[in-house]
Amino acid sequence: MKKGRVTITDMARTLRIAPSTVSRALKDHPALRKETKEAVRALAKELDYQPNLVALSLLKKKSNTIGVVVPEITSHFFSAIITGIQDVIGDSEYNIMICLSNESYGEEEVIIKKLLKMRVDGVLVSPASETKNFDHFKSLQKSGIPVVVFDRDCPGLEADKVLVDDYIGAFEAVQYLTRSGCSKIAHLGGPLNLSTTKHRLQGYLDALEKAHIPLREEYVVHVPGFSYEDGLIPSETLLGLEDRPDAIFAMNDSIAISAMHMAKQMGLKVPEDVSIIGFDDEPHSPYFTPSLSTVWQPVYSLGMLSARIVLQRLQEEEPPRAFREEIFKPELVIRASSREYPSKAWDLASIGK
Amino acid sequence: MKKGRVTITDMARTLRIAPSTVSRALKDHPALRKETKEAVRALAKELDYQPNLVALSLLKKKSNTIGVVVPEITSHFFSAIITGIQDVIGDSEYNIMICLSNESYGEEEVIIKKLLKMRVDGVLVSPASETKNFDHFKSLQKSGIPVVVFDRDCPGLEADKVLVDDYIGAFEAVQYLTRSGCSKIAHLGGPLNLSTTKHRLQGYLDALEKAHIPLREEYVVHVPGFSYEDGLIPSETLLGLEDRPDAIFAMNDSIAISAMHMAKQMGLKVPEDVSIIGFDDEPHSPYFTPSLSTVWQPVYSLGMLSARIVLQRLQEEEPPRAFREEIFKPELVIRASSREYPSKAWDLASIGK
DNA sequence: TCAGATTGTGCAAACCTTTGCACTGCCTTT
DNA sequence: AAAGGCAGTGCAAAGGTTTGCACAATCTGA
Repeated sequence: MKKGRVTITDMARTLRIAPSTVSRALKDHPALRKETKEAVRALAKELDYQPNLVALSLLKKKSNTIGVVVPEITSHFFSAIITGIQDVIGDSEYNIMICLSNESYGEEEVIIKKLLKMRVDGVLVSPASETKNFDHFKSLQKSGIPVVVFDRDCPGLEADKVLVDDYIGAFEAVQYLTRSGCSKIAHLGGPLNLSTTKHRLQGYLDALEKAHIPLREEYVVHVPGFSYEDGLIPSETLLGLEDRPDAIFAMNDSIAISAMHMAKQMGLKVPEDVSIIGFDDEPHSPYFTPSLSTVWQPVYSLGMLSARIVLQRLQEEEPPRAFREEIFKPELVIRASSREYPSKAWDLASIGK
Repeated sequence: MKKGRVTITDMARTLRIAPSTVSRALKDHPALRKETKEAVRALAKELDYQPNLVALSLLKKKSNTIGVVVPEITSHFFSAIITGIQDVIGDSEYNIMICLSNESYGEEEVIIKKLLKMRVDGVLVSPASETKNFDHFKSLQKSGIPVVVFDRDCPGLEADKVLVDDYIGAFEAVQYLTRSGCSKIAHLGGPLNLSTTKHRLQGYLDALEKAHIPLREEYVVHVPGFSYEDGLIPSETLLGLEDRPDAIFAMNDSIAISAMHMAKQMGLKVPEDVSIIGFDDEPHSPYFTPSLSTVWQPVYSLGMLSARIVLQRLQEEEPPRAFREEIFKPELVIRASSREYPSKAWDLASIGK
């Protein structure tokens, strides 16, 4: 009773029939006599028989498991994506195996190797910020395991991808700032080998250029991490500049909040003295004071689509279709942490267009 | 190359030796000749051989997987606990399989059945808010699978438990409110069959009694869920009462924030007109305006200890030790959303003590 | 030179399930 | 009465790995 759970062979012995018959009875095989089936089913129920999925995996060479590799889950961003993934996978025959890389390339490599050994059927991955080399993902593909990359791109890796147009999100945010009359716009950016932060930076640069605002290098600072604490010193640096910025576009909401607090602490008013726009639109962002302007991303849909794509790959026949690249459009959400368009500037902008 | 990954038997065929020899060579068995080992290892490297963990699980009757069942992961609370669990399990030979019950008893039952079929070696669980019956957890135990309950208790279930003293957390929060001069203290509580909310309610009641404040039933409202939105209407009800409360103790930070916003929206000042204290101390809570007073819980440690206990169970010999019940003490964190002790009241309290 | 030890390798079973094929009775048909 | 068909069931292999035991070959010592 303790360790060894009841098997099909146990039941076969009890009923003095062959294991194969038991197996067929449980699957309602048409060739079997009604009495045999009933006897087996009764015994299975009595003993609370649970089929051994490990044995089945070995036999079918299919673990029915999909690996999901993410940098972390404490942010709302990734946990919401995972919820989207789970809501799709949960309706299928598959399970997900969530693995945390902690933004570390080394841990990510170890995870991929483990998933390979576990014979997962597919992998969804958002690479660690440290990751620059994608050979470990290629080794999955070489073994015939479909890989879907989500949110953070892996340039050079040929795979299905579900991304967000970070460029346009950043561009629109910064354009809003220029149009609302800000001219000294700073950027709190993230690690530069991350596609997302790179694209956000580019959006920032292009929006400045479009408004004919020359780039000032001291206005671009990169934060060491993604949390509130990581944003404090860079914010202080920025706001302590002799020629202080009148707007800050931050790479995510936590960093934006730390900039907002630092500004307040330095006696500056938000948005009168400095406009602030974040990125992600976390659930709490509307409830800060002032409420945070930010760029919303369709996190839940992103998770769902990634999951759907991998499921599709798993049931498709041999000649595989071309890789898909789906790009979601984020949306600028203007709240109270950024100055409104002065009506004049607004009119000019409209006419100018 | 595609589907069938390289096996030990493949390599044995290539090298014209027995699979068992290959197996032993890979594990550096002392009986083997150096040349044999080297040949095998070279080939394994060349073919990028990855041992099939599924086959091993079947053979060893051990999946090296620990199931983690939680209601959701989008809140910081559970995602931080999971991070703690992962940080401990990651150093062991085990993997975790995270499963989301969505606060649903039905889904939780399905999950447990699946974990049983997958032959997980242990399970960590925080039950859904709907769950009142724990037979599904008992069925795990009957199969010899150790179960560790964390955060939310399962009364009547004999298992290892890692909990938080919600009672004392609530008691101290409400006591702080009484001592700071509030006398009309309301409570925004959660689903009543959850041990955590039940204990928080009891702490609230006892703190009132200790301060000789009679309970007013209209001051206790239960919210339908755990999110900001769920708190809005109950907050409005409470703050719209003819005899308005001068303090609110909320069951978590999100609900506290919605109370705070509702108060502001109704023209009330926090904390001058109404003190607010939450529960959980989420990362953003210090950065609301006013910063939120709350009760901190050692989430990360809670996850780590739960994981350690299950690992210990998995390596312990037959006669199992008695179940452990570990209770962490939360800590009251006073910030700006609750009135300070007027020095007089403070003195009186000190003397009275 | 032969018994006995030592070294290196192979065989086969076990873990649990599914499934193609074969087999045993029995019934029907000619 | 013999042949053919069919219903019901069992056998055995396969999936990948480990491991106790057996076996062969070589070597040691008397």
